[in-house]
Amino acid sequence: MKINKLTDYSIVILTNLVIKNENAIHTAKELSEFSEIPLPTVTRILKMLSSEGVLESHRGAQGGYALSKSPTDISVAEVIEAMEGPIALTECASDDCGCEFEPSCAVGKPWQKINRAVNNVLQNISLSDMTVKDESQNLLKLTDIKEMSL
Amino acid sequence: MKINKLTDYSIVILTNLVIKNENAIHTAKELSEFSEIPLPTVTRILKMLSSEGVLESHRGAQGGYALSKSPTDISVAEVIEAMEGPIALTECASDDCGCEFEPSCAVGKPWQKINRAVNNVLQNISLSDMTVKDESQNLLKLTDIKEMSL
DNA sequence: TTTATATAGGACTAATTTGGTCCAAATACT
DNA sequence: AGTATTTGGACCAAATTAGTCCTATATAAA
Repeated sequence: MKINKLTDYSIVILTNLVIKNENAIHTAKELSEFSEIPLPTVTRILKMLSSEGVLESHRGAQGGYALSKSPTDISVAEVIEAMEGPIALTECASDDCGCEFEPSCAVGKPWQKINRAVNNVLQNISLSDMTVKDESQNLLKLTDIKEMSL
Repeated sequence: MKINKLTDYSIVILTNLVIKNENAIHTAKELSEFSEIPLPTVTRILKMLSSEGVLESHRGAQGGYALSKSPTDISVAEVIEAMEGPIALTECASDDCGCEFEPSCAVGKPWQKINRAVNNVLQNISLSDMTVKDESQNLLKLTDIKEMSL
């Protein structure tokens, strides 16, 4: 029930990138210093994020990484999926898990609904939302939640 | 972003226990056979669940495990917490994470809200809900969701 | 065209977490 | 009391995850 440490880092790095300058290109070194996370680790994370399309990479001098789109359009769910694959609390989260026990499995459908609900929560938070430090601002509004398909 | 295999198993075992007879005492062996999960693993899980108060254990001949309360009163969140501690997507999920970066940390508050939302989803599903196989039944109703404190 | 800069990709090691096994302690029944 | 039964707790093995390093490739500027 925890996200990977690297995934956690990736959110921190991306949030910092947004805070610093969401339109500029940033080097791994720069983001490492800003986030206070060791360079080799930051490097690894940025590679994953760019290969998954969250970031765009620019090689060579003056190169670095930049967001592939506006931070308002990048959800936390998207980042988590880029780092660790589909969001699924259990193996049997897909509609058709295909495991040998499926016919006799006591659970299943309920898990799928839980997963969908968790997914929706994560999809409704954008990177820009993550930069908001003010406690009083509600990230999720009831209007959003009503649209969650459970 | 996945629950432990053991936690997954624990939900299956408990659901099976409810289906078989929610009031009776069941031995580890019995539950192992019914759930098609190896006995040593089932044993380990039942021990954890009973030490955390989800199950009551009865030693000796004719002993075994029984639910500590009605399955309608045992939430999935409760089971997950029994198996793997507080539900927290990140280390810094508590109000006061106390880590050295806290003052300068870019994220934080948003994570706490995400966690609270996920928690609420999980708290609104009971063990009895897990036994429902019918797709058409909605586990979470909008009235429940409105009460989620985000 | 050369050089400095920066990412891409992959291999490797260390650490942590998870999963599984075994033996000792407790209980109820005879 | 003795004995079969069943849980409790300590321990070990395996798998996953995190972190590091090295070489190749691409780009911009001198």
